[in-house]
Amino acid sequence: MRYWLFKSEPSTWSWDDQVAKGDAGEEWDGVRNYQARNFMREMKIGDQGFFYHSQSEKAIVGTIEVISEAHPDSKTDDDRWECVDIKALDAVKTPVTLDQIKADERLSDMVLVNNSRLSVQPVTDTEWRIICDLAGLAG
DNA sequence: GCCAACGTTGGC
DNA sequence: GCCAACGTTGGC
Repeated sequence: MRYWLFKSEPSTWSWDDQVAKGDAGEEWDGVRNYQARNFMREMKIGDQGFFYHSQSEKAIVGTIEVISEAHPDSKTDDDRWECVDIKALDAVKTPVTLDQIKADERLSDMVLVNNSRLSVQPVTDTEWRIICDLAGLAG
């Protein structure tokens, strides 16, 4: 199983919106970036990821699970764009902020730090465990 | 609200 | 296939 990070502006699609979808989940539409799309193509059902709020909050606020592999994005006719479906797993006990991540030497190689604009990113097993620990999750 | 960084587009 | 122009993202 692999780990990922999904970034969203809370004003557009927030963790609460995701939670409200329950186990049915929702497609992660709107990605218009090849790198991000390619990562989604690599995802398998059961993979997990962090849900990150950009803009004002800048923190990891929950975890999600991939429940459908990449399929065409229903929000566009452009067949280049695909997305996976995800459902909310757990809310963090303590949000892990971008500041915290930047300040932690163990996380200095995270894509979030080095390529902040990429909206779907891979997370290593080690990074996953460290952040789950910081967030108060079992991981 | 600004601006830097980055990705995409389109003309050549 | 290159590169300038443009649009978007996201941190500050």
